[in-house]
Amino acid sequence: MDRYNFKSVEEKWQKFWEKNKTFKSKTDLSKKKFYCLEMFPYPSGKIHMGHVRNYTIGDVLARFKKLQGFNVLHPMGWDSFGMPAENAARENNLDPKEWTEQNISTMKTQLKKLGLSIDWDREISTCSPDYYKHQQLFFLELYDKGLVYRKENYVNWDPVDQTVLANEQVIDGKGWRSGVQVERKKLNQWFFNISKFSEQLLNGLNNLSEWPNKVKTMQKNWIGKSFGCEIDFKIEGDLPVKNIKCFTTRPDTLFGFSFLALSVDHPLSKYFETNPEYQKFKNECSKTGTTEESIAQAEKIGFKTDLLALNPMDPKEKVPVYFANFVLMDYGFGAVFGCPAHDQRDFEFAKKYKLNIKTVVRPKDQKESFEVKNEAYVEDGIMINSSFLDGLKTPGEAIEKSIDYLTKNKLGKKKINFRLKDWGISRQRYWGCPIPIAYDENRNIVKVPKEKLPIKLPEKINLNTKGNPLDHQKEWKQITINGKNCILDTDTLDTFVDSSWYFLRFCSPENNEYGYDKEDIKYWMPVDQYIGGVEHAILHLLYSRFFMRALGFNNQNFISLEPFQGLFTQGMVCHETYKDENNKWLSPDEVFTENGKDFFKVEDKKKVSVGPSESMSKSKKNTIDPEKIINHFGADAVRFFILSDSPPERDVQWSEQGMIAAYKFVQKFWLLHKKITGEIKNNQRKNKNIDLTVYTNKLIEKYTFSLEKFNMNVLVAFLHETYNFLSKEINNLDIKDLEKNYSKILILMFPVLPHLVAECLNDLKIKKEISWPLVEKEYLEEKYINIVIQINGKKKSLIKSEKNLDDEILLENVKKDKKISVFLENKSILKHIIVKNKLVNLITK
RNA sequence: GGGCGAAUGGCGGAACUGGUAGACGCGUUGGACUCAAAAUCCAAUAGUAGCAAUACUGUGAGAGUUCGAUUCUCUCUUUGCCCA
Repeated sequence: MDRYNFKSVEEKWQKFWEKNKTFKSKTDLSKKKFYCLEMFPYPSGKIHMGHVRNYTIGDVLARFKKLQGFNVLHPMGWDSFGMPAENAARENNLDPKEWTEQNISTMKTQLKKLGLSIDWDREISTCSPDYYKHQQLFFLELYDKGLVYRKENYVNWDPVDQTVLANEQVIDGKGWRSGVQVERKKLNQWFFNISKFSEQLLNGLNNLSEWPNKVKTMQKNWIGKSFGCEIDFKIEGDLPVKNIKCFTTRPDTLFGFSFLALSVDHPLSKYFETNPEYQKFKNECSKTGTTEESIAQAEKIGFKTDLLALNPMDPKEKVPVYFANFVLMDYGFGAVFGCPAHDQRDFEFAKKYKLNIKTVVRPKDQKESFEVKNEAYVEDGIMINSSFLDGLKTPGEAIEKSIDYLTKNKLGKKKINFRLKDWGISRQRYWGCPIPIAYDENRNIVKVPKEKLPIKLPEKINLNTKGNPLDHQKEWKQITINGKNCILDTDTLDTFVDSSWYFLRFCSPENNEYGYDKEDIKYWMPVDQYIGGVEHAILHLLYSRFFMRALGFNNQNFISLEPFQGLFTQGMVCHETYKDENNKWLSPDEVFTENGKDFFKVEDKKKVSVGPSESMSKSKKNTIDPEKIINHFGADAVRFFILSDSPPERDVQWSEQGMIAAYKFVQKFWLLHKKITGEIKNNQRKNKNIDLTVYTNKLIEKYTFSLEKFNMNVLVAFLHETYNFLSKEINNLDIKDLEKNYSKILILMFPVLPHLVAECLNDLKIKKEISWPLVEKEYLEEKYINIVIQINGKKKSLIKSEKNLDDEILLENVKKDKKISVFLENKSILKHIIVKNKLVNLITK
């Protein structure tokens, strides 16, 4: 019998699809659309198993929707700006553009080998000027709308490499490359005013019913809406400062007020700039990183001023004013009031500077004499030592009442605060989208006019310079605007900007005039199903949601504002980790096993220690190369396996055994197919004992249901089940019945195993366009059904019964059942519960 | 420390609104074929007792609601992710 040659078959169909442009999609208002999008990859070199999983899931859905008659848009592109290209180029003295293009070409070939139903005519690459010129125009539009602005802000600065570091490049407060303590440095940077939309971005989450709750919760926490109070503290001292504004969520604890802490960036700091002690302190502060986490971990230090702040609850009470390293200018007003008894950070600070610690909240089960000792009490409780607040529950009552008091006495007012900060988009990097802004001789901002766009990146430049490479491009920087000599901004845009609107570009990738076409996005948007890793749950998804709002701001022509109607976050692909006797990571290729438990090094047969299964990563060397696997087992088998072992939202364990099993399935299905076609051709058998029509209709129902729920692992189980059924019963099937249903079964398999099924259908000479089979309800009805019999809620027996039998007759039948009659001896039935066509429960005594 | 989720055989995992727990796959064991092995096929595979039919126990632990709980509620344990 001829083996199934996946290599030639897969190649044949991939060529066929490409030649016939099977997956080309066009705006067609007469058809219902389905926009299926997977997060586009960063072209890092080769595809990895995570891509295989992501794109297989997406492809199954896209092919399914197409069979259901939707006009499907399923595009692919490249998130091709970013640091890895720049780093690789720097290390190997290459051009980032060439490096990137090479990788794209490799990865595109690899993706094609998976047999994905992608409309490659819509391919885009964010590093192409054809793409980023539209982005530059968007930038200018947003600038005109007042949604982009420039301000000074702190960055992580590596003093050795003379460069800005992203937060994730700062490890334990040190630069990842230089290993030197990172400093805080102030730079002029561009910002998107995302915080303007805080409330909308938060409320918009309520409409995203097809998003996982987990992601919505994460975004909600990130936006961080808090209700609190703005307090105006009166100040006494030698400076011309009468008030300091401060935001707090805990105005109820004001009676425990013992110091006021200011950020070193607070406007008040200007009075201290000449003070050498203060300077020293400020330098000390600059050593702390800029992330919330690093600030939380750093030792709390302060600089005491001679100012005194008056407690608004009791002006006779005066407390010292400090500058402190843990206060951020971005949050509230850059000032916080310290209540050490009920905030751990304040507590540590007060201990260090020997400040008053007054307890104002007691736990419910403690007496009024309760006092905070070794750590702050931050839980809910009852107010004490707080005058008119005493006895009230906090939070809740006490907060409300304290805000009432402050408002009435014009000392403060209710205020809503958001944790979400504006999005800093300037990067001091080469390999990104240039910012279409220049500066004239007086450092005034000048927009680059539309006809001068795109501002293209200079090519083949020296990247081994200190600081920002574009800054060294003397000629490139020069630009004449309206007859004036200007200098271009030498920063580039954060690559998250690139991916914040690519889904719009896919709708009209060939529009040269503008980033998208109005009619196209009206038809295709929003993305019906977006699929990608949960690691983008916050930033990328939030930025995209912002970008839609920014484009739609003051724009009547724009579409509804949520970019992704459905979101699915898939889990990671994991593999065991191996280490040799020197604690060095080993790749799966470097080890072997005979019993599946003990592993040895291929090289010298030495024992290898096996670590836990972790997400595949280059650093732990526990990766499996998809291309090798595809070459070895075929695309269909790889698709089949990657879906089979775990639900898509969970992590999946790579398993060689599982992969082999998937391969075997493809092989043996082909043999079965040959047998079936042989039967259909030669046999006239009529046999109604086994009804394949009933089986098939049940299958269509549960299969479609599971597919819509994304339970892809269950689909695979159903396919195994169906194979087992067909191969066991093939000689008992009515040939007409088989002929009628077999093609339906094949179509169900098509999204998962497209090459194999295309070949089978071709073999059956099915030429007309195939479509997803519909359930014929009448065949779901079976005359006889199994009824479960329980006694006192426990299953005791099972009887075959006619459907919709009268309760009385059914009960008589149940009592006659052999096993049940034994149980009923010497017992009386107190009660019975009947679930129609399903179960009888007898309550006996 | 806070938020959200998860816990089912040796392993990955099924089980629609509470109604036959363990589908399907892997692994393991036995058998067939073979000089032998691989591949393939057949059978068994939650635990305990039993030759067996069968009985009892069983979805992290404990309680509760219910005729009936893997599913709902509460407490606890372990664990994962995110935020700090």
